[in-house]
Amino acid sequence: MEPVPRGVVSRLPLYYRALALLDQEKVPLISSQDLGARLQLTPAQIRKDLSYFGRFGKQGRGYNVKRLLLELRRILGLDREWGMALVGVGRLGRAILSYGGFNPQGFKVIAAFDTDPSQIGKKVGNLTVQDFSEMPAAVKSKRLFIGIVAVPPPQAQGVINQLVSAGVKAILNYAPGQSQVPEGVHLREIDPVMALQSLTFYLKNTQEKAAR
Amino acid sequence: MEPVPRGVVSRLPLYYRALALLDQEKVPLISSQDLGARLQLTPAQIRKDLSYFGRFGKQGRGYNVKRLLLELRRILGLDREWGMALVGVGRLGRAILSYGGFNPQGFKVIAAFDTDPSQIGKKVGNLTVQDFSEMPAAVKSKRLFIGIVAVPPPQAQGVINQLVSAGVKAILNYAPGQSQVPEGVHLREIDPVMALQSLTFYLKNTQEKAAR
DNA sequence: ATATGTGAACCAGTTCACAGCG
DNA sequence: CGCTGTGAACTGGTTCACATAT
Repeated sequence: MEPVPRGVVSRLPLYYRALALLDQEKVPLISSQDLGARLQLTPAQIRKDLSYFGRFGKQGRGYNVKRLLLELRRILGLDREWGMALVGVGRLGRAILSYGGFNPQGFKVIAAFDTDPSQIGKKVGNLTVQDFSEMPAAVKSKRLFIGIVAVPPPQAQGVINQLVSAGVKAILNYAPGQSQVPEGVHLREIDPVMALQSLTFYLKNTQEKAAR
Repeated sequence: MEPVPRGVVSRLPLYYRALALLDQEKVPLISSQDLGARLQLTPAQIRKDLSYFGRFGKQGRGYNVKRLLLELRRILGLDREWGMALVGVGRLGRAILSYGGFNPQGFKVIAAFDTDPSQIGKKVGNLTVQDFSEMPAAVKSKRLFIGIVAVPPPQAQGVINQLVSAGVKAILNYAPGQSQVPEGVHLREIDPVMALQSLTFYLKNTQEKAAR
């Protein structure tokens, strides 16, 4: 199989989300045309993206929503539950733990760690905060492949390194700052400040006009 | 001036962040080579990106960190404070309000809104939650150009529409789901679940190997 | 000697356009 | 007839390579 472009992979969850909504709305069939209109993408792009993985549509009709949803679930590896290890249970970490969006999608924080002795042993939700030194054993025994990093920026790289040595293959990093991961490990950064900073680039030009 | 590619704009905050760190480390000068090594980008890309905005380097030496930092601040419009309107003060909204990363970068939540009568009038941090119906007046009088959306997904599009009619030009959306904005308004989505879903695509293939 | 700035060459990813199937 | 799937054409963004400045 040819290597799938990075951009395709980042659009698949978008398709998945849109199709889940369509399914809820009891739409049985959708054309690349209509899906494209919803997502502001060209029909050709959607068809080409999906063609990397198979032939899921029916000519003259479009895509069966339930079928495509199932295929995407399989392609994205969402047909199982993913356990995750959270590192850092400060304000940010607690917000992540109480975030209701993970569980319904099959993502579950299985263990939470911190280095602060005053936190260790405390219950947060239905998890007990463990000492970070116990992380490698937990990651191995519970077969966790995803780590969530919610520690202060200066500690992030160290935590990431240790998660990786413990066997974690994917990291969701909430700590702003450029972090490195070795080949074969995947990293996503959640950084609202960076998002804002690229927004202001465009605002700066609009601003004067709006002020008049 | 030629239009700046989208990708360039999204890398500028990356440069900005790295340079701020270098400045803290008292590094006076950096070459595109060295900066590229830190950010895992090619030197050529960094030079080309910066060349859209001017000639900031010195041949034979590299870039003066302080100078470039200042230029980027100007380019990104970070040489002022940006007031923001937050909509939704549930769990997520409160987490955003207490997030310490915005203020040091010049982003400040100036007003917070909700439709839930039991929330209105309550103090959250040093802000008083206002009724969402007061949003347009506040956005106008306080010259807010950025809105943060932290309401449940089904309400997001409606809230976005009203923010836009009130004059907001940029939206940071924490509500998962495809939202539309008119031409000239900019939107960024913060969606950790989508980030995870594109990670599992890669994990799915690594997983079996790790299990052995 | 060293590292920038940039036109030119290259390449990946998007779009086109149409054959083929339902 | 409508819409998919896909090779081919195109586009624009990245990388190369070198003239230029210090």
